[in-house]
Amino acid sequence: MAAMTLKKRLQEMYRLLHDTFGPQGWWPGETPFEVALGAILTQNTNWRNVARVIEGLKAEGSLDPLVLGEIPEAELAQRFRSAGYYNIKARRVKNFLDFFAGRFGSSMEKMAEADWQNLRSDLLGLHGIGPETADSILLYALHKPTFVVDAYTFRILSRHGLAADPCAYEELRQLFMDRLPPEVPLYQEFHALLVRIGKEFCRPQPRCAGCPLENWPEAGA
DNA sequence: GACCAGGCACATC
DNA sequence: GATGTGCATGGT
Repeated sequence: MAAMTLKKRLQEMYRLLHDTFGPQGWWPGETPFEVALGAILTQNTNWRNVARVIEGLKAEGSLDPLVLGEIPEAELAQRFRSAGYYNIKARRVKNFLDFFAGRFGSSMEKMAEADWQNLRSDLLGLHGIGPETADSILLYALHKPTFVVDAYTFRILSRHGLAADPCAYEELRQLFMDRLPPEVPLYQEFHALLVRIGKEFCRPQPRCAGCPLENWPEAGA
C-alpha cells in the first residue's frame, strides 16, 4: 500500500474532525478588536480566565482601543489580573495599542486593508507579539489566510507522526500552508478543531510513558 | 498540592 | 541556535 502523502493525511484529518464535530465558529469575540485583545490576553492562559477579563471590560464600557489607551498601564494591569501575567500583558497590550493607534488610527478596518504579509512582520516586531499571537490576530480578527500554530497543534501533529518533536513554529505553519489552499474559513476551522480535540483528548499526560524511570520516586519522597 | 492552560522575552552557554 | 527561566491567575 502506497504511503499516504502528508497532504492527503492533513485533508483526511480535517475531514474526519469536521465530520465529527462540525464547524466550531471560532474565534469567540464579538468584534475584531475584541479578538485581537483576546489573542494577547490568552497567551499561555486558559480562555476562561481571559473571558472574565473581557466581560469585566465590557461591563465598564472600556472594551475599546481609545478607552483602553487612556487607562494607565498599572490600572490596566489590575483589570487583567484574572488572566494571569497581568503586568506583562498590560505592557504588551499598551504596545499593541500604541502601534494600532499610530499606524491605523485604532481602526481594525484600516488595519485589514494593509498588506497582511508586511503587517505580520510589523506585528512580530512588537514587544509581546510572537508568531502565534500575530497569526491569531491576522486569521481571526482580520481574516487573512495565515495558519495559527499553538501548543495543541504541536502536540497533536507530533503524536501522530506528522511533525518532528521538537518542531519550530514556522516549520509547522508552513507544513499546513504548503499543503492546504489559502482559504480563511478552512484555516480557522482546522485550527479550532485541533484545539477542540487537544482540550478533550490529546492531554499532555502521560508525558513519560514507557520510560523505565516513569514511576521512580522523587528524591526525598 | 500538583498539574495545566490557545506564549513570549531574555539570559546564558 | 539550543536551553532554561520568569511571568500569575484559576480550574481540575
